Amino acid sequence: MRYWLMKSEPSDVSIDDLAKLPNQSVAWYGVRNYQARNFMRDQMKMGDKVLFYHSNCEVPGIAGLAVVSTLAYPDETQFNPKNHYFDPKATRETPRWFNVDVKLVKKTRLLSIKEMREHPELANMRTLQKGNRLSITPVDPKEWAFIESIL
DNA sequence: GCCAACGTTGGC
DNA sequence: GCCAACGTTGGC
Repeated sequence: MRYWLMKSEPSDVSIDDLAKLPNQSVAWYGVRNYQARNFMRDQMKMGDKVLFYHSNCEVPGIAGLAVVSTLAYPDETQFNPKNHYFDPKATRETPRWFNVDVKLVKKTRLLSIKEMREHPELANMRTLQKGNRLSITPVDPKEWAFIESIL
């Protein structure tokens, strides 16, 4: 089992939105970065644990815990010409983009990126590295355990 | 809103 | 295959 951090803009899907969705789960649509896609498509398994992270907002940080609840499957938004995430080069025969479903485990206090940076235990987290923009990053089991212990 | 850091595109 | 131009991310 692996651990991940997944960024969502709360103006799109916040932790509270997730809590209100049917089955408290959401399709992680709209990823258009190959590295992030490959993590979902090739490495994520049902039951993998997820840090649900609020990005590009007033107080960015970890807002809850979630779990990967499906294997990867083609992202529907790539096929819809009216959708913001439409990709003209993708076909149903050869989809380019994939997503998993992510299901809420629990909302937590907001562990801000500022506080994360104050913990030496988290200094190596990929999402805290300078210039990092990847919306899905692997999390070390020790980092996960530490974060869980301070939530 | 700014802008550094990155990823992608496409002409050559 | 190179790389300039462009677009995006996301903290601040």
